[in-house]
Amino acid sequence: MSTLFPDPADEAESDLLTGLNDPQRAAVVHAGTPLLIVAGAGSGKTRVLTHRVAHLIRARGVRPSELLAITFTNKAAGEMKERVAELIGPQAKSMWVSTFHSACVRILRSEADRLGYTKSFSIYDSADSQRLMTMVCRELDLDPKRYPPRSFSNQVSNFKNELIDYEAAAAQATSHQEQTVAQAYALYQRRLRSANAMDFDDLIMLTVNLLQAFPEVLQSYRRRFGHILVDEYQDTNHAQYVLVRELVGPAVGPIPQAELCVVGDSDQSIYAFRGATIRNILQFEQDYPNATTIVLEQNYRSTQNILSAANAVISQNPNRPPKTLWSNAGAGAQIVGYVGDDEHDEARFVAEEIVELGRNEGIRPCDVAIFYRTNAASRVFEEVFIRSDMPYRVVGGVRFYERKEIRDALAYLRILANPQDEVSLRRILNVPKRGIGDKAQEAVETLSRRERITFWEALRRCDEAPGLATRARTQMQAFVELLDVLQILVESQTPPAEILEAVLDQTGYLSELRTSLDPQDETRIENLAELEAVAREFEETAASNDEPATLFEFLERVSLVADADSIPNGDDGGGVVTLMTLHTAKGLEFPVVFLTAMEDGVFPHIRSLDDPAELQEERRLAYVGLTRARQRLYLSRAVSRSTWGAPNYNLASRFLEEIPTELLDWRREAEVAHSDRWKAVPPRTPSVFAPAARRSSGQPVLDLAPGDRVTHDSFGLGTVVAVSGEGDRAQATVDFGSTGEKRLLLRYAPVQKL
DNA sequence: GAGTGGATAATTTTT
DNA sequence: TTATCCACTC
Repeated sequence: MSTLFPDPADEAESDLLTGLNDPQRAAVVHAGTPLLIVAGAGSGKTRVLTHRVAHLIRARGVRPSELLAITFTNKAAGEMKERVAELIGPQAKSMWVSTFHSACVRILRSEADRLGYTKSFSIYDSADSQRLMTMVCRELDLDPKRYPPRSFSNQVSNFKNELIDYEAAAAQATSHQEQTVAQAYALYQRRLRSANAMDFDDLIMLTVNLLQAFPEVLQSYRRRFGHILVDEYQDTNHAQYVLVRELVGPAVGPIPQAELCVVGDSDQSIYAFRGATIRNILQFEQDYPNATTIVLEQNYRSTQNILSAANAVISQNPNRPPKTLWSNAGAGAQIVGYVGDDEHDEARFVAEEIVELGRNEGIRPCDVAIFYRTNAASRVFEEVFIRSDMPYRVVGGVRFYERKEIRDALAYLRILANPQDEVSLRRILNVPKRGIGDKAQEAVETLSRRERITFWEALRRCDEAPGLATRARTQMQAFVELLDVLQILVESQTPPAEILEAVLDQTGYLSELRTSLDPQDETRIENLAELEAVAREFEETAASNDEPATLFEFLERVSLVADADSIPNGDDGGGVVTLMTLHTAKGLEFPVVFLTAMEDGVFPHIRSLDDPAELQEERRLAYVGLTRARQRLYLSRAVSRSTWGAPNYNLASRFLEEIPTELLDWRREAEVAHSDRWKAVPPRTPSVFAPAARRSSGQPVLDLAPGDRVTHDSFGLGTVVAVSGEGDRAQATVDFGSTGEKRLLLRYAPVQKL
């Protein structure tokens, strides 16, 4: 193996390899044939990839522009670029490091016309595509009960991931249901085309189609990219696999096969639900017969106890290429277990433990992460953290870009960039209210169908629309005129933040929010301000990198960001505790990790219990979660957990039982099993954090006095102004600041004393 | 065409 | 428990 190593006299070279172990070095300097790096969690995958990129450029003389590195998130791409720049200097700027989707958008932008699109195409996320699918299903007169658009959307997405076009889908359909799906697929695709829009799956599929249909385009990319690197290869789907295969290609004339290097861990494949297939990594050696495989099993992240637990869990998965992680970081602390009475108790334990860790071991909030299976689980932690003044940040959940006002604002921007974008156009046609309701929209739609023109063109010619009320028509004309005026800003390359400002101002969107009485609208204004800040920041970063920052680029950026892209780095002061789902946690690491809600039915999720394949994916998810921890790992569950108001009693997660007992230190265990667990009653002694007295009579009513601080489930923080009445009729007048003063019946009001 | 209220459904996971 | 949809009224 030592022959793989470069001459130690080459100083630049040894510099690049500093700190790498033998297999890692081998992976970095390996030249020639396709290379598969099978790497366990925490084995320095990204580091190896980064060093390989630097090595290619500096030691092997590859020009940075000949490189295409594909990462899983934009954040990972940014970090790789940064680290490579540290190793080799500013020339790193000209290499292509991006996600699959960003790379495809870039290719599609420059070749869009070949596919019948214009460069300014819109990118539809899953919410947009579902909206469009709903429109399609309505057009096909499908009963939404029997044919839910959501399921159609998923099936179409699966087809695209498999590179099956609608004709092929129709050809292979046997049942009536399948034919209906194929029909919807065809219409959906037509509507996307006429809206000059692509959905997420199109980005990959159309790129593949493009490269396959136009050999000269493929050749130009193949000539350019002599090296292709793919991170997280286990999470690629079929379309992405084909894309890579096309770009690597066999040697053709003067163009050699590209040097391919992929990194992955089949144990960390957690995106099968979205089409990812482990096949790609398991069969790499068949796909590329001259491939070399290098296995990295040493883990540099976690203590041995944590790894042993992770190994024990993942080894329960059958048919897995055996791989055992090891560490020389020492055994480390035992894994701490905790069984809470309910989810509030569990969250309280987590919060208290974080405080303790800070006091005793100097752990800062930003060193701590809390993971859960579903986004909804973040709520109880937020409640407890707010009450105990613990700084935190939720990654994901109701995501920033999914908020109504943000989507509205972006819909306006998209319309300006691409007026054919029907989904966005219909979203904001009557927002803010312009008196253009369903009736009026129908009239325009009829016109558009009759004249075979797009919705936008029909809107322009709305005076021809049959049966359109005069008032609606005037409003529509005003709307078209407004967009025409705003369009001028786009044509003159006005920076996106300024366009956004003009949109919010001239459409009256902002003033409607300002005059609104709904307290939620205040937050909406703040969110829009935040969006403007995002736009400004985007302009600045682009300017410092000498990249264009027009509206198109901004929209593209906004469409393709992932949640993981916004995770704080935490170098500012103590930072904040990070809360996220297990999926979002992939690729990250934290000194302290809390894995919560370890209950059968929650994690593994109830919908995976009867399918062995899905259960295995849940187990890999557990493996991902466990291996995020560097030093300390906490596993917790709750005896009772309330979903939709009703308490559920869940058994311990099977994953907990797969961990050898000697690795675990149970701080608090479940009481001895009840003779009949289904009759188990909620804990008698409500913790301080349990909700205050509710409808159940006999419970003491909250004892409040003027001056007390309280929180209300919907009004937030408030101060008690006055109290009156006794027992069931006790009332309090509470000042909730901007929401105003409210009189509350304490027996029923969802308030807690602070 | 817009606002109200009651019934009803919903929670996997996301580039 | 909350969010969304639909029917009904103004």
